[in-house]
Amino acid sequence: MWKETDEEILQQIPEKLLKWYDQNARILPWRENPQPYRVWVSEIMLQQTRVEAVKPYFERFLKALPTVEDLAQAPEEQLLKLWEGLGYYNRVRNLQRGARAVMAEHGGVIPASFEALKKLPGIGDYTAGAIGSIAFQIPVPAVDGNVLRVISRVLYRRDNILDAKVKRRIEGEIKEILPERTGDFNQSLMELGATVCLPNGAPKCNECPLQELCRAHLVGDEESLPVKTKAKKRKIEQRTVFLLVCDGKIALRKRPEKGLLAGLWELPSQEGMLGCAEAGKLLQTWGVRTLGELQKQTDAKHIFSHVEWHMTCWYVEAALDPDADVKELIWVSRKELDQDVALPAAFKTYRKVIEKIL
DNA sequence: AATTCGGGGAG
DNA sequence: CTCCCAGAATT
Repeated sequence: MWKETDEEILQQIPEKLLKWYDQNARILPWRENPQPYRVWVSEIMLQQTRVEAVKPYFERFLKALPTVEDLAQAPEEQLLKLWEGLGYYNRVRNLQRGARAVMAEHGGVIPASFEALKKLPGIGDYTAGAIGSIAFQIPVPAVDGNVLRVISRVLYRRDNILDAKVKRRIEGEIKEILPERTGDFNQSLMELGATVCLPNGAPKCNECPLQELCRAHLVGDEESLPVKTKAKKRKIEQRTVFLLVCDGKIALRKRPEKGLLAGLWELPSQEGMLGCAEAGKLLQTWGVRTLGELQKQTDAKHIFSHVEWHMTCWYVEAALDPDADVKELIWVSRKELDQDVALPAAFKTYRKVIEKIL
């Protein structure tokens, strides 16, 4: 079938790739000074998140919380504010749980062991491999989506890369070819995937250091790889949201501690598309009297992985009913909104309106 | 093994 | 629109 075996191809990768990496590695903030804490924070931020999106968050986060101890002691509100807009908010909660574990169980020193790293909350196979190899030069693989794509193409594997068995097999194969510079090698595989061996049928094979090794390129079938099972269809939910303004403050509500956008703040809302009359009735149950007319604001759509919100929005100047004891809503000023409250990107459409009002 | 966690950029 | 991204935790 093939001229060379899988092993023969794999063994040629490290030398070629490291040579390429030395010339083509991007300059990234967390690469300049790869201390364990910096690598840890960067790897958590980079989970399912692009490099360009992470850059500004990384700088700000390290400035605010320069050490593991600072992170362990930070209030959750500060963590969420630093993570605001980055998504997957449990990452930062787990990061702090990990920091607290490091303080309590490792004397404040991040452990230089793959197994110990993997026991920390939020650190799985990939992240333990990345921190271990990059920060501690431990010879362990770090197989992410980039690596799975690169290896699938080079070896022309048509396996479903979402299958855990497929990932374990590739991890084993990478382990066998790890060179001395393990951290650089792991990064070079990811770097190739991120900058050359691009997904969605857009690989730049003419720039690729593995071109002459790559079976998929030899066959001319790079674009059909990697194979992945199809994602599930999204549900669509209609919601009515409210811009309630009272004395220069806007109403917010804290989301439940579990589930989507857990523990973040949001504009108060209600399932369904409420008309003017229904909306007014709902506001009464929140202890809010309306001073003027309810006005329609721009509708918005927000897409999550498994659900899609179609939001229609009412704006009204409100007055608080002094007799009503409603704890659901809090009223925040512009300053508090900017400094203290983490509002998910789902509401960024309304952000401009809010800024104009307050 | 399947689902659920965000958000943005590219085709 | 669809797909993907330096994945992990939960069910």
